[in-house]
Amino acid sequence: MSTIDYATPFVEFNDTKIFGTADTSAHFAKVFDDDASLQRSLSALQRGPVRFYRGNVIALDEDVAAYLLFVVSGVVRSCKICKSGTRSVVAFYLPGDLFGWIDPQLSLSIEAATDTEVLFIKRSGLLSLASRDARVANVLLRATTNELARAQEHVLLMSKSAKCRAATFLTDLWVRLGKAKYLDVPMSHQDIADYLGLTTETLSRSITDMERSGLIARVASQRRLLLQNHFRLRRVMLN
Amino acid sequence: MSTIDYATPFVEFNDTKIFGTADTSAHFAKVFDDDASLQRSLSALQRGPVRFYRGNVIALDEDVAAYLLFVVSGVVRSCKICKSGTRSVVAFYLPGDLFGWIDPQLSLSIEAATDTEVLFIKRSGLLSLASRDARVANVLLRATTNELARAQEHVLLMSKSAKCRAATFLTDLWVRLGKAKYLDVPMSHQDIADYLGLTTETLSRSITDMERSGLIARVASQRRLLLQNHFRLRRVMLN
DNA sequence: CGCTCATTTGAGGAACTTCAAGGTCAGTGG
DNA sequence: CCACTGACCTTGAAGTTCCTCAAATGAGCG
Repeated sequence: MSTIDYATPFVEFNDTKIFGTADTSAHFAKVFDDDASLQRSLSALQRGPVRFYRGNVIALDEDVAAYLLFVVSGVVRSCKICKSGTRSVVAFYLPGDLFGWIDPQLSLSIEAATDTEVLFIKRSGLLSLASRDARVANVLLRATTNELARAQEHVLLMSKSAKCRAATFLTDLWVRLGKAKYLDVPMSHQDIADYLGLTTETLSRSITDMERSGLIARVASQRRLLLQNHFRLRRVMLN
Repeated sequence: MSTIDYATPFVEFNDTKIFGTADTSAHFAKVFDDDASLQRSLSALQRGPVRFYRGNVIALDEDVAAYLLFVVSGVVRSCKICKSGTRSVVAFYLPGDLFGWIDPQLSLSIEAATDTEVLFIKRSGLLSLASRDARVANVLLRATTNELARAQEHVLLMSKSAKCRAATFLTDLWVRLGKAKYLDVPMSHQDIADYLGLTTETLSRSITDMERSGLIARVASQRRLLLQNHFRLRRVMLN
């Protein structure tokens, strides 16, 4: 686990958690809710949940080579610092996401975009379990292809206009978070801008623009949004 | 296979093939060169190689749902036509690439970027084979994670400057094609531009610019390049 | 040679970035 | 309780990059 300090005391979570913090044992195993022996095998491979403060590094290449990660609560970002000093966010992972098939060549760093709880799952153990149990293999394949589909959508997004990118990001996030009435954006504008390949200024202008034209509204807190006009939002998302 | 016309007579291949056209039987099975019974199982799942002319559609969603694709020769592009009429190329597949885990939600179309030979492999059959043979499962997982890594690199590329994108594309292509002395770019500038999120004009200007500053040189045919100064190329690729 | 299609080049304009400043909010200490 | 602080977000003006439109050049093929 290299030099990561996950023994830091943890104070409080933000409101993005979807699992209660009480049952910290078998979050990932819940995916296989019918087979007790399988759940035991999975629990044996888990480590955590481990808590991280916002901004801290969760894993680097060496860790990612040995573990898959399962997000229990909060938001995780996978990002790359270029030699030129610029940062790109390759992906966000939300509660329930299983990920970790990452090319060490890319040398991405996995970080906590908000305070977060993460499960570490022994990669080798999970793979050998998968070779014996087709359900596990299926879950792994599904997780990977899901991530691939998201990456491809991300590619497509990057060649659209700033306003389209922002609208698409917010709508997708709203869907991924369960289509609640309000969209409480959990990550910072800097993170979102780095994900969308924009500056924070352009992102801010895009959002303000959408607000002015009545597509979205800001409610109370700064980061609480209301997606008002889904029809017109969808039209902006087409470019 | 829907409405695709792959019975069209085929005239001639371009020079990107890596397999001889004589042994048309077991291109994919060659990956498992040690086990004759496994090779037989795999051959039974294959269909093809099927030949396609440059520009023709190879597969749409329905086909992709049922088959994985293995490129025998030529270049395959996976692309998306937006409702606004713009086209994006999500990925290029070269000889030896196995792919097809594509989200039907994205409704990508798989097309021949050059004249090409493609193997169709029954998805369901391959998956059940994978659940019985760990080597097959491994190849599938490797193929998927490779594609994911490429997609993530693609995302990173899209937030860089035009010149950096062009330089990176050419260098990566040169590597993927085996680091031959000359880089014979198999696809059109339009395809490359759509892959990089640029216009053909900007792409052309970027390449001309690199030529003028001695990073690359054009040799004889229009699409034959010589990567001259790898050191300076690498510097441009950093942004 | 003359056709078509692909690539190149140029000039002007739009979109996004950069730089700089102002505003908002939550936490902290007087 | 209130001012102070620092992080985050917003706004404006100027500059750069890339796109758009238009036209010229070049390559491949009958």
